[in-house]
This record gives sequence, structure tokens and C-alpha cells, in this order.
Amino acid sequence: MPQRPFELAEFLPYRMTVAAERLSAGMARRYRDEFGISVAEWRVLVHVADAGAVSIRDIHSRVHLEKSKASRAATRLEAAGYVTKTVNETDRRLISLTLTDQGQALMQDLTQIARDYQARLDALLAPQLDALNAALDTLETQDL
Amino acid sequence: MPQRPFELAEFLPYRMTVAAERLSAGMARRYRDEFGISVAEWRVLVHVADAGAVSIRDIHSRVHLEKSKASRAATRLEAAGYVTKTVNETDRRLISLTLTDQGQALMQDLTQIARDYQARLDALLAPQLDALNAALDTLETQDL
DNA sequence: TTGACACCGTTGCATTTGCAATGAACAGTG
DNA sequence: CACTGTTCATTGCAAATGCAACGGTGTCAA
Repeated sequence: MPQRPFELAEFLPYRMTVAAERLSAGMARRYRDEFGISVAEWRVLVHVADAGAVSIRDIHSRVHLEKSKASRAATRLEAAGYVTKTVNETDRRLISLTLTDQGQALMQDLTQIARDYQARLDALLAPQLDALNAALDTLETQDL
Repeated sequence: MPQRPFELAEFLPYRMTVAAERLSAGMARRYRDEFGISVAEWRVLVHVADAGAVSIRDIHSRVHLEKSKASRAATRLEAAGYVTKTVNETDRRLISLTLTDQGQALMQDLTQIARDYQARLDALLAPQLDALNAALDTLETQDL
């Protein structure tokens, strides 16, 4: 008996990937041209702004960035003058990333853009917002 | 007045990206070792299995794959003996991708794996499934 | 028919990516 | 102290990626 053809358009991993790409592109479009920041750099900045002096390891575990990707993003951000890299004196294997004044100014703008974008998405998805967040909680925590 | 710190963990583009990565990894884990297929190749296979003789352009527009990525995936699938590449005789710019017998056998296995995985996800997300799909519809069609 | 233009798949190439290996630094044991 | 094993950030390197450019093909109007 021939099965109903498999529909990629209904396959959740595919749908989620496409949606995530659109969301990231929508966000990137709002800041890339003006600030020249990549997604990896954006994640590093958010975590540094939130948590203060953080190590590469922190970033790796907290914002889902490959260790080498985090390291390279931090290097670029330092070169651009947004963060400072210091050796952690209590454990000299670690580095301490800190925002410069320029980095703090950048984050003022970027977080405002992000908040606006989130508000737009919340409005767009209002009828399903709670369920969507519950679904994302499940997908984050359950074994898939 | 200092704003409440920006929470990346609540930012939808980030959450969706992380969830999509987990879903894709969960799926890939179920077929990669046994069949040695990449995500791009999987998408090409699904579309060829569903639509018959398809061109690279078809794949590009239907399953969200970069043109060059689709082309290279098709080349690898041909080398592996899963598809056949033919010049479309009515328009010689196009190619016709078709499943070989071996490719059809592969798809039997792969679609079964995908159906099982989808069933598992549906069960896991049952309470939010309808809302999740509605949200994904919105994210696919709306301007973000 | 010719010419200008658009579209197709492939490929060259610079950049990015992910993984493993490296060297430096710590922790704990004998 | 010496030794072993672990953890950290970086880097080397092969593979993947994305974009533009190319040659080949079709279309349509002059």
C-alpha cells in the first residue's frame, strides 16, 4: 500500500529551522547595516552586558555558542573596541570580558532594537504566544 | 532609570534558533550514522521523492536551500547512487533529478524515521501543537 | 535571423565553521 | 615537591558555506 507522500512542509524540524532563519534575518536586518555586528557577536554582547565579567566558557554554556565561535567573536569585538579582554587574576586560565564605554553605548541601541522587535513579534503572535513559549520550554528541556 | 536587563533567554529569535538546532540534531542523530546523509541531502531527497523529476531551481524555491547547496547536495546524492541527473529535454537549461531504486529504498527508511520522530514530537507537544503550528504559519507568511 | 536580455546549474573563491589538538594554568594525590 | 589529570582559550586545518561570475540555454521583439 502506497503511503501518503511525506510532507516536508509539515515536518517540525524543517518548519522550525525555516522560521528561526526568518526571525534571525529579520533581527539581523535591523542592526547589521548600522552596526556591523554578527549574530555570534550579538550573543556575546548580551551576555557580557548582563553578567559583567564573563569568560568564554560562560558564553559557551549560556548562549549556545561553540567555544571557538565565542572566542573569535570576542576577538572581533575587542578589535572593534566594544569589549576588553583581561586575564582573570584568580584563575589565569580564564579571561574576563567587559564592555567598554563604546560597548555600553552600542548595547543601549541594540537592546532597544531587540525590545522593539520582540514587541512586534509578541503582537503578531499574540493569540498563540503563551502556547508557543510553553512549546519552546518543552523543546529546550526534553530529550529529543 | 536603568532598564531591566535584556534577557536573551526570552528573545524569540534566539529561542527559536536553539529549538530548531535541537530538533535538527535529534533528527540527524536518527539517520546520519546509518545512512550518511546530511540535512541538505535529506531535503533534496524528500522533494525528489514527492515531486518526481525536479530541477535544482525547484528544490531551491520549495525547500529553502541555497542554489549552490542544492546543486552540491544533488551531486553527492548522484555519486552515492541515490538519484539520477538528466538534462530536461524540453528545456535544456534544467536538470531532472529522479530517485534510483536504491534512492527509493533509502526513502522508505528515512520517511519512516521522520514519521516516527514527528509522532514523538506531536505527543510531546500535544497541548500546544495547534497553537504552535498556527504560530509557525504566521512566522512563515508575515513580514518580519 | 539576429541581438539583447533573462534564467539555469555549476564552479571559483574568500570567508566561516566545527572539531581536534595545543599550550598554559589549576587541582589533587602521593 | 613532582606527577597526573582536568579545564581553559586559542589556533590549525579540512570541510562547508554563500556569493558572484561564468558558460550554456531559452525567449522575445526588432
